[in-house]
Amino acid sequence: MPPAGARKLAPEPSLRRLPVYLRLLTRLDAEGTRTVSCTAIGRELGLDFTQVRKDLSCTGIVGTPRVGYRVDELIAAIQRFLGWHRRTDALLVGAGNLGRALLAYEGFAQYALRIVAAFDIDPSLVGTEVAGRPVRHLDDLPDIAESSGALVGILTVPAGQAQSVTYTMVLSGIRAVWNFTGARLEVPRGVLVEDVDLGASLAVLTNRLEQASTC
Amino acid sequence: MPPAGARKLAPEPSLRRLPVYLRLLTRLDAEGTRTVSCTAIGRELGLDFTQVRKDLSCTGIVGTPRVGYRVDELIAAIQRFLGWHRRTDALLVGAGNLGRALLAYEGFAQYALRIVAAFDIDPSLVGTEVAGRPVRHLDDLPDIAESSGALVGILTVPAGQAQSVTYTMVLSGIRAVWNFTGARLEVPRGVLVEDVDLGASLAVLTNRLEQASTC
DNA sequence: TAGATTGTTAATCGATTAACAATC
DNA sequence: TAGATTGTTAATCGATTAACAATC
Repeated sequence: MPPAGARKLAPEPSLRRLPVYLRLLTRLDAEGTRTVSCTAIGRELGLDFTQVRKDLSCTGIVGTPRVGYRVDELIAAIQRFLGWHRRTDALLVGAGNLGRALLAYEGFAQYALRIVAAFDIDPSLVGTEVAGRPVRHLDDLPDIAESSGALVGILTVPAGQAQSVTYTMVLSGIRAVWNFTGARLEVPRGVLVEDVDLGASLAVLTNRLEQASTC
Repeated sequence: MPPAGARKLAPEPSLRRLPVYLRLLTRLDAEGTRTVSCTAIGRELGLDFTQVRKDLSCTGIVGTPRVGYRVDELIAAIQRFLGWHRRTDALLVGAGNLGRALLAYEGFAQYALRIVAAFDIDPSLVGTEVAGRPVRHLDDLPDIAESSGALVGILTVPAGQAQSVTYTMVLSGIRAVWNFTGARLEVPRGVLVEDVDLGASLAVLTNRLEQASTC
């Protein structure tokens, strides 16, 4: 038996669904709904209700038979479990098109993610501001990483520079890399990498489209 | 037994890895490497070689025992299988920060994806150009969808408008929606949806970070 | 030839789905 | 109370990994 209070290790697919629940719950909360059942959530989102229950149980939430879960408690439990109950500070490297779009994106607030500064090596970008955040030279990253205590690095550089920038980040105390470059990153044990690979996503779309049109 | 020439239905995880192989193969090709084995690919990418072989076999590629695969054939087979051997035209709706970043992103060329026009309802955006592509009013979408024959719709509007814009797209002949909004979309049977959910990705990152720091 | 590699079939592993007792 | 729902345990399903014969 695991010790009392032991955190459950959530499967990645469950983790990825939690923000979907959170969005629905926030809407329900705004509409004044006080309690909700897995059945109702599943119906709304097109998911199996028993999968919803298993996903939610990861967060440690306890419900009431015949009633369901309190919406406010559920929101708090998911946010707590995802670490979205307190602010996460991030540094962004690569102030090109995608990097600037992420800097300007207001939606990160709902994930309690704050990009404190951006970095680049392009002289025409260094010294500018994007959405109120300074673009500094990459050489300043170690100092600002230390002074800000940021643990997350957002990587939006060209794929060819991804690995070398990752080394710089890790040496500066970054513990988790959110990788938008499509490159495979090597990191020391204990450092996390999460890939957002547009090519992988598009591959699913265009393959299925191809299959559909040639069958 | 399936009929000769029958396409294999590729599992989604395999499809998502194919672009990773393609990137490596393109580099090898540029370096002058003529043949490659699953063992070598797996070593390079940190993947099980038997998984690599299974993934590649989806594309219909045939290798030579003791030698491996021809790099140029493999590249062609993957591109063909993903539908990246010929251009895919797309319309983008939502010319905000993310939409404009995708319009300006040159990397889509490697996926043979071309965004032919963008759409918005903001009068200050309509009539402008982003990276050489016009931003038109959403009302013009049906006409341009028909004249361009575009089958892919890229959705970068606020989540609240996602469903209604999706209806417009589908009614205009769009067969596949690349959804960056985080909303769950309802579509008729036969229409494809592929989600890029930044919240889901970030959830994995911040949960693991939280677990690591409190254990 | 010997041995590395392909192609395929079987075993394992993990996530999803189903079953069911407990409970308000 | 009756019945809907939770929480948990078992069964199913699909993807990954392992095993092995065929082959150049």
